[in-house]
Amino acid sequence: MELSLKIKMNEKLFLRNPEETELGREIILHSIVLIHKTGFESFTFKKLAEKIGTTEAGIYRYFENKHRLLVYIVSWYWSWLEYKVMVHTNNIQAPEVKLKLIIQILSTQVKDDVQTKHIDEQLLHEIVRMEGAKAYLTRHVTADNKLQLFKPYKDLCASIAAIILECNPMYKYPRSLSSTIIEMAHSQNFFMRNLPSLTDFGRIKDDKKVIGFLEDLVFASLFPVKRK
Amino acid sequence: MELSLKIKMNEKLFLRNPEETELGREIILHSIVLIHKTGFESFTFKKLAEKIGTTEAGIYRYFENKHRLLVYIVSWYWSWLEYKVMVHTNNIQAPEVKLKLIIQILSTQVKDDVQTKHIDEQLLHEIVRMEGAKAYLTRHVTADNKLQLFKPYKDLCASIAAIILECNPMYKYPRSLSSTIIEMAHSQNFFMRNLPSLTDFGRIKDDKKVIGFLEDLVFASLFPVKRK
DNA sequence: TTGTAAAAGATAGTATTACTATCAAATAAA
DNA sequence: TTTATTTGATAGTAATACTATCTTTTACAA
Repeated sequence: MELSLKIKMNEKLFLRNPEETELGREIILHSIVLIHKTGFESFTFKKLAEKIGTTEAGIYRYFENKHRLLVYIVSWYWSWLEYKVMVHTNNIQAPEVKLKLIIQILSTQVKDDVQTKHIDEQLLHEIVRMEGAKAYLTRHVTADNKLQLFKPYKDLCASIAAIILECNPMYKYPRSLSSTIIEMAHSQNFFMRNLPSLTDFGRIKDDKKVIGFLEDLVFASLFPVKRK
Repeated sequence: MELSLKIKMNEKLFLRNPEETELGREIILHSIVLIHKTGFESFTFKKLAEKIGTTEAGIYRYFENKHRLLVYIVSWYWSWLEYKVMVHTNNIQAPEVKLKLIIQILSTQVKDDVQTKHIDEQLLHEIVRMEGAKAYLTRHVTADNKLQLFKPYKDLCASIAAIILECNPMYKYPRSLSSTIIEMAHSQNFFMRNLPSLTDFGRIKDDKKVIGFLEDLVFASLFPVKRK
């Protein structure tokens, strides 16, 4: 049985749905490769067009500009992550176990997922680590937010917050803790690799270190009593 | 008695020291105003030049490009913050009190500091909240880091980490907790104002909310025993 | 006072970026 | 087979991110 995963994206993110045409899928596939290789700043529609053998104008038919394309792929990532979290925590009862699993999923280098042919999740995960924040760190956050462009991120945040509340219904900051986990899973990892003195993980570059830190942080906050 | 604060900046940050000339100080002053007003993306040397009545070429004599200028002003901010933290925690013995004060300083809207004439710290604080991460979120982090461009940030992180260890010498992640405090003081505040559903603070826009969250997070981690 | 160096001003020019517009060819759907 | 949709090809524009050069002003020292 061959399964394929299709995530419904907010229509405001694109001018023409890239999922629906061959060229569209090429744009997604290669924009991920290119942004991963050279970084978002030096990524241009011209370079992308050359890479996939089309023209700049061709890409502008799908995306208004490169920032929207970034928001698109980052949003796709958050939706995919929420799906992944859902699948992995599905049959688990204990919210603490769920939360640990989530921290693991957020922090760990992903393997490319066979369910989606034209998206390399591993590259995408690395892109989100470095460029993810640029999706919302703009002067037009509020406008973009009104268009619901950040819904996947907010949904993921909300679903983790719900599990946090299951762990401790009295905890006062479920959503802030949730966004802290998400942000830190990425930026502590980025620091570990690029500015290691901002962490306690040296240059070991082991995802498990970040997981250890986050588990300590989260469970100390949720259960402020002496643990074994 | 009139005091004036002068922070010695890393020489790699500029081509010509902006502190030393009138034009240089104008560049710093107005780049802060402009970036604050329109955001880093749409900030250009041309606009800046027009604003201060000089030419593009004039600004390029001081800074290699606009990213270096951003790193300059952000670094200045971190140095200034470390100085501020130092002054405010100077005569305090209890490390817990110090830490609370630091969280407060990091999270609170600053008032423009009279000690520096040509820098508006309040605007700068707001810039760092939105644009600060862009200083290091680039493909050339490693190269920039080798030039020590991020030293002020790392120094601040280290000095907070030292106080964390004073609170609990057994705590395993002083530096990661320190960078988490710094990052979250800024991004929870950004979220509160722009993407409020990522926080538990509604649209109240009160710095104290962020402080409450961070204190809870930090002290739960440092003292994993039942508190009053 | 004059000579000299450093800084700033004025102007020009280039390659690239971020688009928009137009028209023809190919393809798909009715 | 007609018609609409999608792509390809080409052109063009305003703005960006620089670099270069030459002149004037200012500063400071002999």
